[in-house]
Amino acid sequence: MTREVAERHDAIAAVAEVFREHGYAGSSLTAITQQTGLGKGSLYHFFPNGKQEMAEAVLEDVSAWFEENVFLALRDSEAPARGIEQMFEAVDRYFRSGERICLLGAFALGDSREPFERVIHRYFSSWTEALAEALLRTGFTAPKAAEMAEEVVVGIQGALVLARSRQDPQVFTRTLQRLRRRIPTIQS
Amino acid sequence: MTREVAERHDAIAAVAEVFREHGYAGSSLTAITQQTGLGKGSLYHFFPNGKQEMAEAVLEDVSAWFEENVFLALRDSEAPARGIEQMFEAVDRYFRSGERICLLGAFALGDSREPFERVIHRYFSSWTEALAEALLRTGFTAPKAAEMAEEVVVGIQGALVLARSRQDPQVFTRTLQRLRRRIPTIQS
DNA sequence: GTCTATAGATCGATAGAC
DNA sequence: GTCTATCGATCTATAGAC
Repeated sequence: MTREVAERHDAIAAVAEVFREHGYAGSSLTAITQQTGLGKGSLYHFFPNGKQEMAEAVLEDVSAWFEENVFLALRDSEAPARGIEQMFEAVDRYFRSGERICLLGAFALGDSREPFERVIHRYFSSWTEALAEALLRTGFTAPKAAEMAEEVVVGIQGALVLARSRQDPQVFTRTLQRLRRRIPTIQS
Repeated sequence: MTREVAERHDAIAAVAEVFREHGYAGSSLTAITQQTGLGKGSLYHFFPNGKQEMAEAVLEDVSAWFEENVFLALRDSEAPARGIEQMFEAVDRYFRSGERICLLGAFALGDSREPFERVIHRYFSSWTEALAEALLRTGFTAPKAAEMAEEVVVGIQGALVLARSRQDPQVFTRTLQRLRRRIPTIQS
């Protein structure tokens, strides 16, 4: 059983790369078998509902990573400023300083947003809300905290769009720096 | 001839809606024939290179709209502040206050960015550069103008991602307001 | 669990009548 | 210019051997 879970999880990471490159509709099972090294039989063993279940698993996996590595630190009520700093570091690492896109953002703009609406909505809500509460704890007023949290998440997503569009990852690192500077308690 | 161009252009607008809803790979010719009301014969008459040419025409059409209704006003060296104000108004109108996505942003994140790389790159470069020069003319220093221009375009694109993700168009209008306030000469 | 073979539908694109 | 008919390829998904 441990082995089964481990291999399914390995498959998820490989499938994610295909979706990242070709989108949902553009990812054929042929491409997925090649990237994962698994035959269709194995894929349907792990994901009985086929392509849609693969995408669900991938989006859940990304969400879980952010839950563990980003939102959790933001919810740490003891050290809100440190949590925010950890968020910026984790985000920069995850998106490879602008060379990687956000699958949940891409799915939100792209084909077939509907089947994954719930996961997408939860991801962005969790992020914005956890950040707003952390900002509140650093001394922001409630409305300012909400506004700044939205500004940060908007900025990160927009920077990923522009970095990809202009093929210039530095748009992303510049944006992260600018957002950091706008939060007084963490500008170190 | 006038009639031919006019009808091709009508087709472009209808095709754009299909791409907006299903992305590139997800837009089947069947869906396009239904939305346009044209048979495949007519579509291939207008777009001999098929689906790819349809997408090129759509992206060029969007670019042309921004060129005329946004970038042109920004380049008016006589009234930079008024040009920037016009940009915000046109952008709010075009994206229907957050209910519509940016096709060029969606194509940048999604499948098949590669064939359209040039158009996408030009769109975002033109926008950022025209805005930076307008900001320069309102009194910003060169580096501050470039930074603010990037912040505005990043903010608009990110707000469109979040508005769609959270199914809350107000994220977009709030972001536009926030960006406006950050440009001293136009906060009216 | 993993494979091959293949079903059945749909894909983009073309041909040719009108 | 617009239509219908259809091609060949490719698609997702399933069946069944091992």
